Amino acid sequence: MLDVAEAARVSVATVSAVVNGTVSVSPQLRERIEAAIQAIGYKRNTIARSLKLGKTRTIGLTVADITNPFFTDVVSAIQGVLHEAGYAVMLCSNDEDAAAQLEHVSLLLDRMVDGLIVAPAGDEVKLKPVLQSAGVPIVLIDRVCDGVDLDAVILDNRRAACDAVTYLLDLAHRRIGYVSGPLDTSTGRERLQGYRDALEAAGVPYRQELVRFGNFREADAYQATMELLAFPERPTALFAANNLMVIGVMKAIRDFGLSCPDDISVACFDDFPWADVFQPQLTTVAQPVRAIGENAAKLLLERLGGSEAHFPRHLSLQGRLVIRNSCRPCLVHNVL
Amino acid sequence: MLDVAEAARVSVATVSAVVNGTVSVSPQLRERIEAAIQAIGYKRNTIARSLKLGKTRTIGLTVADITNPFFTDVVSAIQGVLHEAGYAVMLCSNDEDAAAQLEHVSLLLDRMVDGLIVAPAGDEVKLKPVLQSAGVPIVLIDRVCDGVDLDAVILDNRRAACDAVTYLLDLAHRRIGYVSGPLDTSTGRERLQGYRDALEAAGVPYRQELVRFGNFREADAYQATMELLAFPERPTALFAANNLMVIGVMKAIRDFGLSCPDDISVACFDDFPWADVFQPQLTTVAQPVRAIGENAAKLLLERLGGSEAHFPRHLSLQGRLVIRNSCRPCLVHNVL
DNA sequence: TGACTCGGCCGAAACGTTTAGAATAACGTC
DNA sequence: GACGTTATTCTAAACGTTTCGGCCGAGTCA
Repeated sequence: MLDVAEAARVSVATVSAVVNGTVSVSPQLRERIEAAIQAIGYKRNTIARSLKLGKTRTIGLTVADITNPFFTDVVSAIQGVLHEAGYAVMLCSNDEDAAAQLEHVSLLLDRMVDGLIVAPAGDEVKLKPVLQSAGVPIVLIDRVCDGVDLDAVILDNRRAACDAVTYLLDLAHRRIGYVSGPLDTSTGRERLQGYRDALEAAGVPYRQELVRFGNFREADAYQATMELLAFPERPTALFAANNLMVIGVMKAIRDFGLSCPDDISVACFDDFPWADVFQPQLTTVAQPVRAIGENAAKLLLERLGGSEAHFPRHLSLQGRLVIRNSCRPCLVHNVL
Repeated sequence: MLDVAEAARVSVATVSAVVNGTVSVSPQLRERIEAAIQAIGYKRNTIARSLKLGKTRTIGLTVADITNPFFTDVVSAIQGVLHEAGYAVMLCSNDEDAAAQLEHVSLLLDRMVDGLIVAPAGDEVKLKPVLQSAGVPIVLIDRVCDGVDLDAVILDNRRAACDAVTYLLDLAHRRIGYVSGPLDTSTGRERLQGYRDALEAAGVPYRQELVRFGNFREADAYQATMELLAFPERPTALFAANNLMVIGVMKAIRDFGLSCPDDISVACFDDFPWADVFQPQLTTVAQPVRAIGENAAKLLLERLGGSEAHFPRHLSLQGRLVIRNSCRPCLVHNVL
């Protein structure tokens, strides 16, 4: 910018004025300066600008698993609206690892991001103080963090899980295994609660041995399912807490020599683009992924826009049960 | 930092010295300063630091489609090694849209990233000058950009596609439709060339009407497949240029009232975690996704480390044909 | 003609670091 | 006791912007 000022024989203040269009500059000077900018190939230094302004026009985004199509779609939606608004996005993916996540949040905060969107991965107690003292607007997605009052957009997990399990119950299943996510995430807790709600509403007793926990990833789910299938009276239906886990479930079913839906029914959280062309076509709870991302980004932009006043807002969106052919009516007579 | 200096009754230079450990400071001063840092809760301002140092310890990453599991895995691997090395990652996903990509690269460069990893999406002519004048180390992944000599890590696409098509030919297929990617990407060109290589090696003439182009996404592939299936003598096998396209292919097959592999065989580029539990189990060309990402990140780190000297390096990794059950021997007698 | 206003432009002080070079103190050596 | 050496600390100048206040000259009005 100094070079430009020199070349155009004006002060840097004037150059800054034309670059930012802040104050009016006479046409001939503006022209001369613009010519100089072209000639020199000047690009303004965003770092210096950020230092002076105290804003980076960058927002940090941390998700639990970038490899998970759910997060992937959410990230994509977030990026769309944030880029539109002139913000860059710094992305971090911890592998459902709370310690890594903590580091990432610090890293992002260090980088002076203007705002943060985070999908908390487990271990809320450590995350809480960091988020609360962040000093920038934050919006939570997918999962909330107990006791920290921040903007959040989430799914109505309890209701959605309840719907799916109710569907299974309507098909006369009574021994419904549940491959659950971890209870240190709100999604894990809420979905389990939905499962229990459905059972209760149908008058079916909750049996602890029918639910197994894992960390929302394939390997854990495989293990969990193997255990579930090994019961003398094995479940006639299985419900998986997310998209990654259902793959583990299906692998376990196969390795156990069973077949879905002939021998066992399966439903899960999260939809797949390929779900209705491959067999069995999974019955799933579809989440409004793009809406989640877009709403989160918009909430953040509002905060960034200065509407500091209002209370934390929680947006709770509804899932949609997509019925395909991975569940069959239960034929065996269940003794509970 | 000024506050800390004041509180500890030293100069900012000394504070800087203990924060960075650059020069030795007497134990008692160090202690006093560290205490002051704790007391004040001082965090050094990365922006100011970057401005002074001319380094941001941030690297830019742009991929064609964050929604595509292939890129997702690559991104995950890249992040792993880059975070390990203390770098943050700024991610942009253009939706296979060359114009958006151009904007993203500028945005990243504006943000003064120390390096760039890019998976070029189409329209190389416009991208080329931008990359060449970037002034920071760049490594290309997945796709290269003709005529710009940068580090790159890619798959041996030609060979991999050839292997897959050869497999189809070995099953006696002669009318093999190809749902190709766009020819303004190196992957599009190379994979098509591999298809042609295989045909030629088998003495099967290349027939233009058997290949249809799309932009590596589902919708295009659906359309393309519909056209292919409408031929009076329809293909007995289909090869799809990537993971997203194969979904479109399968949907078209279903909507056309056909079934795979009974009526038509299908193979594709890119493997899926779920490929061997859902029917038909797709025969695919698996890419070493993590290796691609890790190598790209390492190449970049080397450059960042200052080894300015050497020539651009091209790493070409091998794909692996994973044979499952989506392809059957061709029974119909083909007249070509 | 003089006072006042106002649009355009500039000078210079920030923003929070890093770092070269100067200053100081402590200490050993001759 | 003067002097060189070394270890420690400080002063001050950058890095490239933005922006506040001031200055200048031209137009307006009495």
